Amino acid sequence: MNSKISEKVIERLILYKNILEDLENQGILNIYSHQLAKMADVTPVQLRRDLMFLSYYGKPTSGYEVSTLLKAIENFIYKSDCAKVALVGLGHVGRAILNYFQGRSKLLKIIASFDKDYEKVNRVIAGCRCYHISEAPSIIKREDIKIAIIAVPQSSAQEVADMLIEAGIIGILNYSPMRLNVPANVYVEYRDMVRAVEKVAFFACYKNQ
Amino acid sequence: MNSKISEKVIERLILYKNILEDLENQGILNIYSHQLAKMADVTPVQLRRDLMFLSYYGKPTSGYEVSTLLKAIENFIYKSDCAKVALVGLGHVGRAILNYFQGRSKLLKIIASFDKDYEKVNRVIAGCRCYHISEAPSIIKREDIKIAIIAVPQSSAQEVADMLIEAGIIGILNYSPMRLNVPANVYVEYRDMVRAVEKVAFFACYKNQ
DNA sequence: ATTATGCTGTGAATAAATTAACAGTGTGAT
DNA sequence: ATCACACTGTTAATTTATTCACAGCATAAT
Repeated sequence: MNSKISEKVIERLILYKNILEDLENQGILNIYSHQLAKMADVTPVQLRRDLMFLSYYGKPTSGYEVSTLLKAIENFIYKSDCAKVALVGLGHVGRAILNYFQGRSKLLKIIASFDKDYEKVNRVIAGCRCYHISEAPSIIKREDIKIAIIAVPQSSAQEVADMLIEAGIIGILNYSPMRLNVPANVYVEYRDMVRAVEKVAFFACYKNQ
Repeated sequence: MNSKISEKVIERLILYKNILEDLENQGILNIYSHQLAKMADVTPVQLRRDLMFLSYYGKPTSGYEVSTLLKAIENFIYKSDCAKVALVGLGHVGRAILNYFQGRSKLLKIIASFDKDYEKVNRVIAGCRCYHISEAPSIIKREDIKIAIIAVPQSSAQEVADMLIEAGIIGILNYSPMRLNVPANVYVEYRDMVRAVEKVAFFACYKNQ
């Protein structure tokens, strides 16, 4: 299977991976598509279709083996080039991300965090050393970091993005509401919290007439 | 236009609204579809098609009037039933959300926040009063709040969700990685930060071969 | 006044995503 | 050994989303 892969499929594969990690921790060895599908809020057919992107096959009798399916997804998703992550901005969003990453990301690692506030610089916060933002280009180049999280105010987001891209970043997760102007090879994902709540408010009401 | 509306269309309309707010603040009165489309990273045709859901019409010569298009989108998206929002969990995620909401949400308001930590209870944090989590049901009922943001650890997310739904919540934005078990009428949106980074890492590398 | 221009709005065509339908398979019961 | 069963993997059909192509319009130029 080597057709173009869609964002939705990858999002779901990552979700399955998450669920499988939990199952593995619970000591569950095998699972059927309809069980896993239910946990992921998708149909069993969709799950099986998604798994077609992997070179992994379940058994008609025992379903999927949790550990090997997990490995198959990790193997498919994981790109060693992009395992190192930089975080810019150690306000509440930045710290929240560091906390969530602690212990939960087997595939990715936040190598360094950056802030402009000298109170934070040179301290280790949530297991990650904070450097001054001015050091970002050299550290990103030296460590060959390709992925960055932007958790700075809207007013400095574009400036930060320009600097990161110049240093070699090709993937950005942007928590500021700012739309970024980036070259074609850079992938950007937006996670504006206010927009997210507005979406929920709309659909919650829409669903209930 | 009254066919079923998709999540993607609503997400984009909310984004257009955001951009139009910025444009209005900059004193820009009119804009063409290709200009607005570029700012939103969509094609002009898609933008115009999205606007077909509104009862709003631009002019062939001057394009769209920023202020009236903005009002049209607000009017379409806004549901007065769902204007009040509750926030559960005042860790870093919770505070980040409160800060982002400050001054930026014309349509929605975070009425109350809840935490189990008595250090935070009865204080006003980022313009929002914090109550003890045990007070949530009564306050949500009294204020008739329908939308909630869950920003608590994975271990208590389901328990909190159950309580919120029991109190009348029909829309949940869940920042914990936990999949929630909810009745069919409740709309849930998941925003797991670790999964988001994994997605970016995959596509950034995928895009660059 | 007529023509040319550059937009908008939308039916029709295309592409993408999901769902339905079913063939293939290993196991356990008979 | 054969059959029934409950599952997987995949082709085909359907639905949904996006893009194309163009009619209609208001202004500006001639």
